[in-house]
Amino acid sequence: MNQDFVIFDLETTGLSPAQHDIIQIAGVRVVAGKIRESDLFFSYVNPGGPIPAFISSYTGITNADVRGAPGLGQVLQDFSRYVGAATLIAHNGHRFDMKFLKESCARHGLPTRKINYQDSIYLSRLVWGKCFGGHGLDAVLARLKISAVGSQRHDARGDVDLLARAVEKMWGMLPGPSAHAALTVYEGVLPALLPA
DNA sequence: GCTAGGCAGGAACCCCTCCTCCCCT
Repeated sequence: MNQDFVIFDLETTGLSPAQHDIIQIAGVRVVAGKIRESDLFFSYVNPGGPIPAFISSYTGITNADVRGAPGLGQVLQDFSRYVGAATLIAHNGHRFDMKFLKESCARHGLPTRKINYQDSIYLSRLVWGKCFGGHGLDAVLARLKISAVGSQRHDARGDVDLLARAVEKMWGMLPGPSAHAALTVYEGVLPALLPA
């Protein structure tokens, strides 16, 4: 596998890209099919408003965590630079994370560039087909016997760590390169790279 | 006190529309 990947996860103030804001981004690079555990991206994002109590309870992310954090434009620019030419992977990214990135860029008037991405939910469907328990991250982790102990679920760093281990295992379960090629590569957006 | 929005995919049916379920925070 020659293509480099960045497996990433967003935490947000809610489910609607049109109404809610990104508050945390984490990513880890995968080169030649191997996770580079030391090559991480992480940042809180200051959403410019209060985090709903439900979200703080769900994610553990508080207003104090994001108060001193950079704004979305800066963080997404840094993330875009980190990603470079890699293909992004997120769990349910086709329906959630990539839509959040696109809508967030649009709402903040950020010029964009095109980026390829895959959705690990489709990887799970490729491996197990229609199966009991579905293809949510918890179900995938349970099937792969990946323990979340030691990783903070619903924190982007923890979720990225778990997802990366899951993706690596699922890749290993595919019968061959043709199966890899069956995974749809979508086109999304990240902020255009500005001169450093 | 606050637990929501909307896609993808299938069904029904003939090519769009409607419906239901999944999954993310």
